[in-house]
Amino acid sequence: MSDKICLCWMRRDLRLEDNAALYHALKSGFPVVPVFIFDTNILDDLEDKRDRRITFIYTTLENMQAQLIKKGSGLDVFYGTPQQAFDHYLTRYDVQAVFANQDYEPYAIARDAAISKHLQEKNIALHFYKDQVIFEQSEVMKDNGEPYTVFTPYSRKWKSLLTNFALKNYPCDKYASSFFQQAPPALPSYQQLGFIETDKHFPGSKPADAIIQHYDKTRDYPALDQGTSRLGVHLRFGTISIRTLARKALQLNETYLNELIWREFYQMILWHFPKVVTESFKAQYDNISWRNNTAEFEKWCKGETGYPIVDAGMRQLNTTGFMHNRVRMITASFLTKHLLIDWRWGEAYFGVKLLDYDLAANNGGWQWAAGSGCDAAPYFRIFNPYLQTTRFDKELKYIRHWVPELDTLQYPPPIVIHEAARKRALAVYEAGIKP
DNA sequence: CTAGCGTTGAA
DNA sequence: TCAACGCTA
Repeated sequence: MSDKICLCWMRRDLRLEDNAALYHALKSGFPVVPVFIFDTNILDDLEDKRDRRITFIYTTLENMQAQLIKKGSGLDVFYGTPQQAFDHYLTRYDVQAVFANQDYEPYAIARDAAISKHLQEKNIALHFYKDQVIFEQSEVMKDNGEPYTVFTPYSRKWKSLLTNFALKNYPCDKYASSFFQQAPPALPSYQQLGFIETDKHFPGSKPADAIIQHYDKTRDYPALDQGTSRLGVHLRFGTISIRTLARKALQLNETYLNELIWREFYQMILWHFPKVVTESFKAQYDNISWRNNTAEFEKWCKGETGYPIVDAGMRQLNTTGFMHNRVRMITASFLTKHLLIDWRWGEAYFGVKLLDYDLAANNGGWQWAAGSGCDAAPYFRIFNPYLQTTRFDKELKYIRHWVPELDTLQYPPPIVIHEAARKRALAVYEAGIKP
């Protein structure tokens, strides 16, 4: 008979330190086999075979494997559906229990419910833990028990509930001897996964104190390399612990802490109002007559709108998988207001391109920009791309970096005239959302 | 014997 | 943060 073990099913928590599920697995009394599934339900939908996120995950798994080898253990990586993966693990090991961290997205909820049921039929418990947030969907509620829909009161309540204990690390290293001892199973190759390895120019996962310290003063300037922390991707895949980061934020910069709270705010909204995935939070915004001109959308995607700050942002996104947050707001405002293209189109494009793509944050950000979201920018706030440039990229440093042909004849004329487009947006929005 | 204190671990 | 635990005066 094979060895009695428990599985730690890693998903968006790809680290061996300060990991709730891993901590509980290690303390369960059964040797722990950490596993990761390259889920074909997700992978099959990725059209770009040079998807950077696959390289990011793959590189992270290799690092984890190396750390586990030092402990005489190994990570067991499977390629297929979660259902197939567990059928495989159950043949290979004598599985006593499965530990995982809670994942709150709609697909994840359905996946976990199915696997939970599947395992239950075989009398194997699947335990879930809170790990990727400080407070989950229903821990920060209004006094009347309803979810918040406005950020500021939510953030006040969030801060009032914060304790040192909520920020305490799970000391996994103390129990490192509880990993199952085995020769490390080989990772599937990129070829087996059906992807091509991309460049590995990823931001580091160590939060830089100096950046966080000055975040409120530097965050709006996209030309600054050290203006924002670029930790989004690490929060997305769990290569940094939210507790570690929130402790730093609390010590160093309240504006930065607020960004972490925005992240939990949008996760909370997605949980309580899952319709936002396909519909506007404010229903009347789905009556807006979007123009949805596909040729204009193409130009926006490629960064050929003739608006330098917009084009710079889109090109940064297309080449690096990252876009500075100030510019995310500008490009989103431009698409929804100047071009009157449905926010869902922009949301989907970011979803394909962003290395740090997260459903809740991306959806929240887009609905904020379109004005359709809870606590969104008012519909009549239309970013003036020229004014945004004067304010935040005065020297044109960011723009010239991404749009080197700016002053030549190659650079296209503006796709729309700002003032006319602004007036058109106001009229179309007003006609759409009128009661 | 027990009040008072520091340590520890919980999730 | 908070409660349980054990050490000690």
